[in-house]
Amino acid sequence: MGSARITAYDVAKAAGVSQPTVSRVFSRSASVDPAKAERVRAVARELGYIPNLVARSLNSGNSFRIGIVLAYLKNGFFGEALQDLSKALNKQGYSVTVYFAGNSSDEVDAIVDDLLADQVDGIVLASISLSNALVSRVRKSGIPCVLFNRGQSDPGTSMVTASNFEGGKQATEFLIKAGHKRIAHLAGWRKALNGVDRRDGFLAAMESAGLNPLACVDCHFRRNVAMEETRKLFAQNEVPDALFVANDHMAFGVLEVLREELGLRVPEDVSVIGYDDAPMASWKTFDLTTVRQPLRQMIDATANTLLNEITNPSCAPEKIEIPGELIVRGSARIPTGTARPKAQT
Amino acid sequence: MGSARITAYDVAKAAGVSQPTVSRVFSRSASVDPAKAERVRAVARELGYIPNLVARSLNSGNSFRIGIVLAYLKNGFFGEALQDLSKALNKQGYSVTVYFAGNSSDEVDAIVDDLLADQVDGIVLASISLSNALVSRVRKSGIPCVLFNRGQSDPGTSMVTASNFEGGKQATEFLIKAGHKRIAHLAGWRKALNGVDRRDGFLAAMESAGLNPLACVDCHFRRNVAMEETRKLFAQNEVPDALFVANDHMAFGVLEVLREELGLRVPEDVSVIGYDDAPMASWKTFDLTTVRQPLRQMIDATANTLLNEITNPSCAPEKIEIPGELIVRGSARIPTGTARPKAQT
DNA sequence: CTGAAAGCGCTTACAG
DNA sequence: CTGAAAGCGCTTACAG
Repeated sequence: MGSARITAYDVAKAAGVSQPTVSRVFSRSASVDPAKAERVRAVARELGYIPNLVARSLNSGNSFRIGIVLAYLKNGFFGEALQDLSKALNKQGYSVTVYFAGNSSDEVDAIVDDLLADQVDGIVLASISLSNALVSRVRKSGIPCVLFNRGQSDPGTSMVTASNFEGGKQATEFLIKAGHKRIAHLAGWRKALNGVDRRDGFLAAMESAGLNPLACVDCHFRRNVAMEETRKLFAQNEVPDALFVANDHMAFGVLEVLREELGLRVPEDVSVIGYDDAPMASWKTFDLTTVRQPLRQMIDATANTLLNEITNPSCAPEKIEIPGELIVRGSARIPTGTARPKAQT
Repeated sequence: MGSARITAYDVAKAAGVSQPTVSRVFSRSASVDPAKAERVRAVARELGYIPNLVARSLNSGNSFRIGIVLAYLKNGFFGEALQDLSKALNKQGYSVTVYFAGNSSDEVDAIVDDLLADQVDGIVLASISLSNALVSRVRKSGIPCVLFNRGQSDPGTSMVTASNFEGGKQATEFLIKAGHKRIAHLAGWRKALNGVDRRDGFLAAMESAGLNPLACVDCHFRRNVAMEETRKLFAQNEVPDALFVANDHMAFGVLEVLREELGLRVPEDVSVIGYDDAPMASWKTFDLTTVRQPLRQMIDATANTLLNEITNPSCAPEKIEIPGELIVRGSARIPTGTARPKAQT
């Protein structure tokens, strides 16, 4: 359709006003005579005029675009987060551009350059595996930024996380109360703060109860590693009677090994608790007791924090922790005296 | 922080050249004296100059941004598609902005307006549930567009799909060859062409074999509906000995009903074939025979088609169908004489 | 309330 | 190869 796009100038001519007046009508930046404004709008509608945001960006200094940096979307959690975050930001007039971070430092540098070149007004760093180099380069750029679900002890950057320490503690206490003594933890990744915090919560709960962890092994948040470690644990003399697994994705693999390979009954022979409350956790096939990540609240906090920093550049960085919630299902023994909640979906 | 961004003009002054020369160095649009170019680059690096893409967009007419419209990302397939597509387009110098389509026609209109306002150079419509109104509004805008994995008989718009008819036929023939007679199809959604095509492939294979479908019910691509329909099928007098399910997500639920609720063995009592080859299909828990969507090839075709339309606006719309592949696992009986392939992951 | 003017940071003919 | 000039489509003081 080679037809050139309609500009504010075209509308102005057709409506018998000046181009800045058209601009004022659409940017609601100043008052315009109501009748005239209505005429402008009518003409614009008829001509199919839509303000060019690129031009607006250039002189207003705001692009109304947010960059969100991710590592992968195969994990449904981040996909859902992206979707919700995007909707929340759209509602405030921002569009969301995605950037996928690789691992090499060249790629990381390239991403920061892209972010700067694209003139994004704000950045969300949403991947566990983002390097510190990226975070500090972004910080130096001066563009408002918040870390989403990513532990990173950069005091200058805002971040929103679930309270992983509390969640790990809660899950472990539940197992202890149910009478388990030989509890093992299949941990996340020692370089990812959320995994570390869950593990520390586990260790703290064990210590408070005067129990020694049967094991506590790093599984890199990877399903296959968790499955292999499970096999090893059950090849020992003293086998676990409960497993706390650092995320649901690994827990699904662990359940598979326990039931299909080792022929164990869950929770009669061994209790399993996961972390995240991924959609699949509620499937009968898994029926996984797990700590729910309060995604909605985390998204809202992320959007609000970022928008606040954009609006008010001098505000101090915020560290927001959203508490999780233990979702009790069938994969872990239920402490006596604890009312089994009605079906939680 | 507040320090104003370095512009081409700043670099020019520091390097002792004119601003357009700096522009030429970074846009490689014209030849520049090599020594001078090197000096400019050095100064730029030192000052931390990064060209402002917004300014470039405004007069070049290209934003180097692609809009991708999605309905949801909870389904891992689209998340992965988004990631791969984004990487492919990034490689060609485009950034990708995401737009989530709701259902109401107001929302659809708003998305088209956003796409236009943002001056995207191209659009990918990637959701089954996008209304025809959206497609035709996008088409009228004249912005290059390709439909990804979405049946939609708009002759004027390019589209890339898997060959769903062939896939449905292939899966059904596999069941027939294994000796099944009472085959039922749990279909996708009659308003989504990919579901319809899979169903038609099923019907065609049945007809060729002189078999009557035991059932063929619309499940809207929804897990819960598929589960409910499975219960109904097995409450009849004549129960199926094989099920072809229109996607893996539903098939996982179907397997759950068969095994956990009905106590049936798969594939001894009933064979199940899914569609998509979602990552979970290879898990031992499911071990699902399924038709693999050739995602990589579909992504490549989508990116290439779109870039081609952008570069060459007068080219005719393309309809590309990528053949699928039956991945044989343990959930369906294997026809005698068919070599069971080595473990497919 | 509203028009004429300048300018956002680039690219692109146009001369030289 | 390279500088001076115009312009992309808006917004924003500045007068009135």
